[in-house]
Amino acid sequence: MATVSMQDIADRLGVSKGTVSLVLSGKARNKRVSKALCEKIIRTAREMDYQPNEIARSLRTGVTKTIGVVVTDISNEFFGRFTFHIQEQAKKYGYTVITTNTNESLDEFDDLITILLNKRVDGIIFVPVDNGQDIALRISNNRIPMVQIDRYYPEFKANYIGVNNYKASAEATEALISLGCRRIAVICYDINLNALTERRNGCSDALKRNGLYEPGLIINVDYENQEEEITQAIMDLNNNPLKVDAIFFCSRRICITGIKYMYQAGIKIPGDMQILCFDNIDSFRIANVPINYIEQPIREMGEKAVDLLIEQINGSDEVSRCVFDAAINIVRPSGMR
Amino acid sequence: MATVSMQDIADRLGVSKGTVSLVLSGKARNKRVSKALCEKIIRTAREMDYQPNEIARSLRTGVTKTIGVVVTDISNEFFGRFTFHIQEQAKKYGYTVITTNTNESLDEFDDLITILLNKRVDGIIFVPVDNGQDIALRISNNRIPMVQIDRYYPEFKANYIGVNNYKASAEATEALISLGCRRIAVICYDINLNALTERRNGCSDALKRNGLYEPGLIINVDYENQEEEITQAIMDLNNNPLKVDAIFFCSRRICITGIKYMYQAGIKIPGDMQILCFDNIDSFRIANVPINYIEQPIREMGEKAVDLLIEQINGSDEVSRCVFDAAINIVRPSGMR
DNA sequence: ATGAAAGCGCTAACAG
DNA sequence: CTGTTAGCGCTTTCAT
Repeated sequence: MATVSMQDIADRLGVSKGTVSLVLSGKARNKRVSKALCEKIIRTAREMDYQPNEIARSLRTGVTKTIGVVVTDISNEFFGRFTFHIQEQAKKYGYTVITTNTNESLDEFDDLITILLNKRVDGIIFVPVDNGQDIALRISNNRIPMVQIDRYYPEFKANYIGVNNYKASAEATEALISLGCRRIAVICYDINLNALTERRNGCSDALKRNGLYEPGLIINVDYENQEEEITQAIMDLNNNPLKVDAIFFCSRRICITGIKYMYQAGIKIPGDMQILCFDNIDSFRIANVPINYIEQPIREMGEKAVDLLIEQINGSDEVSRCVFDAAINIVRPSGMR
Repeated sequence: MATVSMQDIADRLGVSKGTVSLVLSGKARNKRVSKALCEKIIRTAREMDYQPNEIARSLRTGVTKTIGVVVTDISNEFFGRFTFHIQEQAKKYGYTVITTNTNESLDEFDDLITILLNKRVDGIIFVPVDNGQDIALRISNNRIPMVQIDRYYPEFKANYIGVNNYKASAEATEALISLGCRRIAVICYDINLNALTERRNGCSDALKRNGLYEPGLIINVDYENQEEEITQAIMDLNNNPLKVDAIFFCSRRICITGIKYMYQAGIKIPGDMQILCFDNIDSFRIANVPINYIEQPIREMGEKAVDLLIEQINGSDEVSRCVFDAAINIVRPSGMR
């Protein structure tokens, strides 16, 4: 009942452990072990229900066939999908995935990277946490391939997969303007990483170009107590004497919280307020109010992240920053209200 | 630059590897190594940036501090949340989590269990796949602790965490009836595992008790091409000369697909049709149509699954089936139409 | 209080 | 063609 090892098979057959290893790892046929012995070994392995010990194999070869994935929060639909596609793609290459969540916490990020490195993963795909450059640096100091997703550390020369946040945000904002919106607010996390700064800036710049920019309408909230801050922000916007007529939510969670509150507060969409969300949400399809959104090609990005990582694991040392195009979906084709 | 081992530290200090191990794994203070040496070793380890090799440790101790989690599809909000809480709880115990998706496929389930066993995970939390008893049996044959979640194999004596599907479905159905619904349809996966059969039966039995049961209105769809089958089912129900006035969707994905199609088809909720969904969806809060739903205490379930598993890993051999209460949320408190 | 050595299960280089 | 052997990095028992 105790787990059977190659030695056990070797003993039973009176051959050596080395031969068993050769056969069982498929390297036998290369004009090595005789066909008869091969078959005998394979048969006995099956009979004894032999299962290779990957831990021992990893220790010996230095390869774990495992990649670490660090996202903000896997229960977030965006990262859940991203992770799903990473996993499915990794499976194709024969890799297993350890997933972890930072909750945007620098300490957790630090701990997780340590754990992954100590577990000797072959590569790491991660969502950078604000101010975590030094932590990310530890990965490369250990010569472990990595790919940043969603955001990147600008000074850090490492692979990155993301979308054209700036351009998509700017274009979507222009679209809102051409729908007739004049006072557009932005609600974003106070995180200083490109994915978010570019969204804010894309929107601000578009507003400036149209002479509609108002600094007071760009609101940044803290990740930790976003619920309250978002609610408060909308309350303030709603009480603003100069009526705001559209809100650009920089992420799905912000948007969901925002919409919930708007219902409570009796703010009509799109009658009182137009909405633009960075990210598509499954639920939008069942929310029968018009919600404009920007959609990232999550599947392609997830698959590409794995492809890139595997290339690195296999020895490539080209660093690439891969920027995908986000799709802009404006629900109302013509004037509203 | 090459990774530093305990031997390297030992060499540098002229002590033995064993002593270094003792100190670095914290077992030194037990009246063993001298305080001075202790400090010296710890300091040098830090200086040399020593990182323990968990693979080697695992090989030696037979413990990986890793648990495997097998869900249907992590991009599904329900499993995404479940997995999130499993991960956060595992983190508290110092465990890392490998997550994988079966997509309800028996072959994938088989492969995944093999991989997890070969990677020598300390325990497995999994969502059973229809007809996968023999595969699950392999886990217990290897004496690896496990916990089934969401569903269970009836003949299989193993831990399980789930909800009272039958009771919740029956009560929710009764609630629909008391709202005035008379012709209630059910759309469910054709999967023969308790989570789903109990939902169907809870609903059917409630209908029977009220003399409203009609076999033709209980529809089972295939997981693989659910989109089409669900759409078709609703189309049929809509064309049914005897007007159906409510649909019970047995899972969130079925519900989302269903609602999307209902919008397309111009079916008004709740005017034309009342809706009941097994599972709450974040999006419901932003869908401003009334959707009745049954909500599982996902967080508690995820945490409990880990607690249970860890107990088993620590030697307990009690088998428990833990059934949580789902909450029923009926949106319209009084008559409609 | 510390060192020496065995061994976890596997691979790979070398010998025969 | 097949056996032998030396580790991979760590823990742990047994000496000293």
